[in-house]
Amino acid sequence: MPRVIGHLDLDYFYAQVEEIENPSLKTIPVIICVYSHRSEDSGVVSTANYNARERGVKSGMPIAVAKRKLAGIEAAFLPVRQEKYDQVSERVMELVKPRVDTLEQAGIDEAFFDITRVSRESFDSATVVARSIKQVILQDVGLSCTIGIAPNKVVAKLASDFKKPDGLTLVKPEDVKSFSSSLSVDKLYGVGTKTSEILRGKEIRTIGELATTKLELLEELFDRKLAQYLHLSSNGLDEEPVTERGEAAQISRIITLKQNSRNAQEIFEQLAPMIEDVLKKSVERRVSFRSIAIIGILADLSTRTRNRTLEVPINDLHTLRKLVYVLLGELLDGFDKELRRVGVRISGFTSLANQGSLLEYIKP
DNA sequence: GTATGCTTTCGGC
DNA sequence: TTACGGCCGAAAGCATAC
Repeated sequence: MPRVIGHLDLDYFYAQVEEIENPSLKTIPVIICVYSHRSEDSGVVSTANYNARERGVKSGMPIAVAKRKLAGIEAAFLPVRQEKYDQVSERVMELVKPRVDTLEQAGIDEAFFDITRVSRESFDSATVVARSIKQVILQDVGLSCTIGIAPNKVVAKLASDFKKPDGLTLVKPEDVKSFSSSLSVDKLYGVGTKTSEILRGKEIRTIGELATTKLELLEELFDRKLAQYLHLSSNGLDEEPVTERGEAAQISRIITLKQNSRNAQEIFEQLAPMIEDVLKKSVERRVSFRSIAIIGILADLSTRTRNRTLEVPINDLHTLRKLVYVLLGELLDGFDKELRRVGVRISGFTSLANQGSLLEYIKP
């Protein structure tokens, strides 16, 4: 069955939200920063507006590097305001929902949507739908966005990446091959630095080159599942359905320590408010949880975790604190380097809202 | 052998 | 020349149950 699938991307989202609130920012580089509070300017760039990008500022770049690139230029380095962006994102998604068959939020600033029915399988009417989505987001929230329309999710994402910001790209079924073949393999969803490096080793640089690579060769390079995926998606084939996502399956908080340490007391002091944070979020969601994990990032930036899954869900601070402390001890036992960052994560949620009597637990 | 559940790591945004 | 966050979901790897 042919489908009409879209991918929506909110342009330079965090920075654009700040521009809307303070329009004088529109003429200068805007850099949204995650400060780690270790030292002046420690941390990374979360998002930058296009003015900053044109000057070489990129997501994930250390803030100090961005400052160097913008030396002598008037620019706004702003701290992330996550709650604000969460609210704006929610407003946008609520605007889009009634205009599509199915909406799958795939991050704070992007979503896939299926408009097969609402567009009656026609790419011409899909254009109308996409324009109306762009228009309503601009009108009601003030945000520009980019949309890609294609026969499936993988190509829709390639399409939205093709022209931005404020783009609208349609790739009809008959154009999928010609559209994607010249694009770099790392544009393909699921292909990051690791996969693309392995491919480059075999002189496979474009999606077209990947498309004509024998499946047998891919299976020598990757495990079966990834090989199959690369083979199909590079040929423009993808059957992944657009499915609504419920609430997050895990809640976590992570921070950078004031200084590297492997002193449990010192680390736990900084962990304590985060334990309260995740618990607070679980209370707001009216859930208890069975799994508790501690996350550590070592001085060499490698990651270690320790997890505990309980028989019975909990939702009290005392038990959570104790478990995290135990897990912290176990984590530190696993290596002898210092910790740089530390976090806590809960998952395995059970709703408390419409929970019946306790008898449910002991029924056969 | 297959299904299922838990722990850990990986990688996208 | 280096510099370096805070989330999330997916999947790998492993153990156990059937």
